[in-house]
Amino acid sequence: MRKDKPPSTRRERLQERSRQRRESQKQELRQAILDAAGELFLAHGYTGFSLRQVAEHIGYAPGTIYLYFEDKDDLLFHVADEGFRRFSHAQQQAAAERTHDEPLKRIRALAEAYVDFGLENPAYYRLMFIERPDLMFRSHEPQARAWLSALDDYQEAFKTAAGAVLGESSDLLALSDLWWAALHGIVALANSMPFLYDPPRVKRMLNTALIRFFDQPR
Amino acid sequence: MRKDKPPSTRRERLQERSRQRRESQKQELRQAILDAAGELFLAHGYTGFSLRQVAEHIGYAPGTIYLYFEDKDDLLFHVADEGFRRFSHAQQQAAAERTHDEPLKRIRALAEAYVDFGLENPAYYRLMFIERPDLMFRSHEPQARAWLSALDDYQEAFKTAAGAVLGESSDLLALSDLWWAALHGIVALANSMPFLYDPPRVKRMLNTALIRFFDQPR
Amino acid sequence: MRKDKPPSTRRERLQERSRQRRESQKQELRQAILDAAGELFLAHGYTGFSLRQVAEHIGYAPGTIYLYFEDKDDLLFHVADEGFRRFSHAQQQAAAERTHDEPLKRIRALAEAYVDFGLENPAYYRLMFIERPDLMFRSHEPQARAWLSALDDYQEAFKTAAGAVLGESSDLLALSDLWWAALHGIVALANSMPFLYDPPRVKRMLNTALIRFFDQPR
Amino acid sequence: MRKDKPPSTRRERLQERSRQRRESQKQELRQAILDAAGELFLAHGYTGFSLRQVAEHIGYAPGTIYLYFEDKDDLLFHVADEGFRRFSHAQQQAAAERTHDEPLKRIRALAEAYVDFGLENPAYYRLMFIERPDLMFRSHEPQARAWLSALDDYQEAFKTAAGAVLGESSDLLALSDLWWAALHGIVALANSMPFLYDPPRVKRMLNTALIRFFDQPR
DNA sequence: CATGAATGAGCATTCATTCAT
DNA sequence: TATGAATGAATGCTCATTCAT
Repeated sequence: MRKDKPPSTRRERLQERSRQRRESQKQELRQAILDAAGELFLAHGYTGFSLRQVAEHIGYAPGTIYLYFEDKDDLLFHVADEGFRRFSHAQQQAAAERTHDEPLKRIRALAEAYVDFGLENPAYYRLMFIERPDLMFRSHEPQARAWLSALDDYQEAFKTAAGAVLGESSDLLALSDLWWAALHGIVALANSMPFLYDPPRVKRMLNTALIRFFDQPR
Repeated sequence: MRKDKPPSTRRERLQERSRQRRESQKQELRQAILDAAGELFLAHGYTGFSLRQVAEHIGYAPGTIYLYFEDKDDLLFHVADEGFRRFSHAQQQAAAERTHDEPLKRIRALAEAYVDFGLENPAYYRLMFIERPDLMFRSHEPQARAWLSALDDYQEAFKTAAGAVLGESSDLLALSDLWWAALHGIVALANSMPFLYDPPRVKRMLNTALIRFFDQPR
Repeated sequence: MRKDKPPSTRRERLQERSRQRRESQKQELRQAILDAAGELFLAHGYTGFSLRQVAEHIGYAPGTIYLYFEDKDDLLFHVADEGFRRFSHAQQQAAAERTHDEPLKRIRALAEAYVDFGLENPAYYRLMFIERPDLMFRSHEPQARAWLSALDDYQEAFKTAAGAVLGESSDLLALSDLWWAALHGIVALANSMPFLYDPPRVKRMLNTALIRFFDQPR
Repeated sequence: MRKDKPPSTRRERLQERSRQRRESQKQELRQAILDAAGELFLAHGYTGFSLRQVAEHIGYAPGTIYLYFEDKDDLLFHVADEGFRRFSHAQQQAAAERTHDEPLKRIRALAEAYVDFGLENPAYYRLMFIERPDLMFRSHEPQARAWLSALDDYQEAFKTAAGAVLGESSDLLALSDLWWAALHGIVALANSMPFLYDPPRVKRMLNTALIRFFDQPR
């Protein structure tokens, strides 16, 4: 029966403000846990990632984490969700960037955003697409399916572009699968062997891919 | 290559024989450990792989493993070495298959062998190229560099093929990098999301890649 | 029984009324906690019974319980008290049922009520008479002694019945002790091994006991 | 292929002796764990009984217990088994005591042994027959069924004694059930409220029970 | 060479309890 | 009065590793 009316008495206002402060503090800690988790995940990998360490990292007792997340898997789950959101956001951003819907430019924008995301968020990328792809399917966030729907996106783009630059008779599904695999391969190499594949080299790979697949030098 | 002078007295000869026998027994057990480790690694993955289980699997005490390997990481290290050997062998097999050195056929053979290896040895592939690529560099086995040298191979092949099918002015390093990334991407997808990418789909991706990269009249 | 002078001014009267309201609310919540505790104790037994669950069950914060009870043991203590009240009530009900004071009928009524209580309130029975009989003595509730006084009751009944059905020279204390032990044994068996001693079997045991002890077939 | 022949060389003899010593040490520790477990079970009850405490009690690390028992339940399981063995032994001892098979004397001996066992092994009794009667059924030890088969024993005894001292038409199953319940009740009371039911009082109860059930001319 | 008993540190998780607000 | 965030200790359990024998 909590009233939705804005609080009016002084006391109520104070309480409300206090509640909000606490709420925001709570959100902050929650975020701190998520951040620490992501960080540690990147540093020690899936195996060497423990709730204790997360707790210690943020200076709280181990039990505290259970006030914000159900269990270890739930935490990982939400780390992934955050990643899904960021990934989805980055892709949408890229798609929106070019108002015209020239398919090739759209594809280039998406691809660049994809690779950039991978380079800038190695822990997320690794968790979401390498280590625990199952989370993609277990998540309730619609954005978790961004990766899968991106594949559809590409397929569509390929279809549109088919007549123009691609061979007419191509197996479009296989082609977008391959395109996808190439993108994933580029990022995965950069993720697993960053010492070997530095950003410039990665960028050049992407560029070559765009040329090779769409005859589209920058 | 330590080479003590050959033993001469009867006693010395006996000792030597016993030493050899023990040596070979020692090697046998060492191999048994490696085999069991590989098997368990395959079965339970990087996370669920414990020395105790390895020991139990071969019917020896946990401590025994430390007589053959420094620690868990060292064992993993040598498991990877076995993987490197197998990988290297598979690639060489493929290269040797076609006596003629028609570059495109050679490339196709190598690529198919690569993907097949990835599909057939998911645990090794994951350990060597996804989870612990550092082992590739720490290993003393020359085969550990097979992956890296394969890249050179491709580069060579691309160079040879350049005039014929590829654009003359192409950035060949970037192109073979990309080719490499595509292969890795294909296998990595299959490895991380086998439920999504079943063998036929994977094979079709590879085929499309071969067409896209080599068989297409420009 | 603290009794401050009755309030007289309007303000005091208002305060008093508010105090009473709060008092009754307080009692309500207290009772709610007790109820929830009893319920959970019944459901999960002595082991699986936690303050957090009680709190969650009534929709309050865990800390709140500490406003009404000193600690977990204190809560359990008062849960037991509720059990004592129910037990005492059941026994009194049974005693009152027959207005005539024919001792044998009285004994039968009491015994049946006893066993019924045990069957219907296994968690209470277990807490009060098996797991934590110490609470019986620590309680300030007079009813907590119902179990003990029931023993006296029986002793009295035996004494009265002595001449009639029991051997004259019997050791009456030992006899009522035994009778008591038989009753407890019947209920304890039913409590610990309900899969073995189902209600009909239990009832038959009780009946046989009545016959054996008082020559009183139903 | 271990040879069953007795060892002959000096070295083998030494090894054998060492093995035996270690074996017996192992058994000792195992027994020490069992003992400590029983002790702690008695002291802190089913709830407050932890592997850590057992470990600390015997001065070993917690993990050590897992070298001797699979898990907590397995330990409890074997504690119970030890109890079953002792209980069964005590009963058999009692049965054997009187060579003549005069049924009443036999019953008295069994009953006395039963109560004595309960008084002398309160922790075992509580674990086996009050707290975890399920272990009785899960155990592989045949003795675990001693309790159940004792019931059969009594039934048999009652049947034999029927003509002599019991009413001809009695419901024998119910009667032995009741007898059983009385015994259990006596011990359970002593177990739960030792401060109330001291050994002499308990003995008197048993005695009265024997008289009431068997020695009374009808 | 091999054992295998034992360790100690680590893990995820739960809980009774406290206390500033 | 009630909150609810946080604690710290405890629990069962697993593991890599050591070492006397």
